Amino acid sequence: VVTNYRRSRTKFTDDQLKILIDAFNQKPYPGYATKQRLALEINTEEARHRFQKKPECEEVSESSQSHGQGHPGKENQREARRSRTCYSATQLHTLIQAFTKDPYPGIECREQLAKEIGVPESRVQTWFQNRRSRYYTKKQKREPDESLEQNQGQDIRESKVSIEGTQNGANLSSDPLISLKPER
DNA sequence: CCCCTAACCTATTCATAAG
DNA sequence: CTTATGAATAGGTTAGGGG
Repeated sequence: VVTNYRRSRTKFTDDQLKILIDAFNQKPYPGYATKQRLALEINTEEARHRFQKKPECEEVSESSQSHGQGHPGKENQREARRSRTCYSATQLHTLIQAFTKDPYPGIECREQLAKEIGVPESRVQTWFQNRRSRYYTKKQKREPDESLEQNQGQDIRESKVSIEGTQNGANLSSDPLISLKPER
């Protein structure tokens, strides 16, 4: 059951660890650009030691990366984050459909979805996290009382429906179906 | 069998494109 | 401006794999 739900555990080499720790010490909150650079640095390092086991890296492609840092006054600003990903209606449809089947997709499923809609797997993971925290897990509103909670808060974690049932190619030309409002 | 810690998770907050 | 939602952070839990 489940089988390979997680990505296999990474074993960092001493050199990689050194690079990371060193980077952390001088910048505990690296921005997107720095993280990308570190990923490359670590990977080449790895490739140098081991032949090549995982050509798979991060998606360095992505759109451009032009950080126009131009704040003369503030010298110590937070580094830029990854630019916001904009999903098309089609991509969202695919994601939402997968979500209704399984809100907790394993690495295998996420990887496939990523490939299918053409974004890095990490974006798929983030999407699911956001989706769960906003439309799945019961959200506590600011009101102290008054908002009644109906049952529903349990057994959310073991929906183990077999994925992979999707017959791809369906591609129905229908509405995006972005329903499921949280009511408020 | 146990320990370390990567991989995950939720909850909250920050940020930004769309309206 | 407000809304919707992607990205980052804090902090806790789960489980892979080496000793």
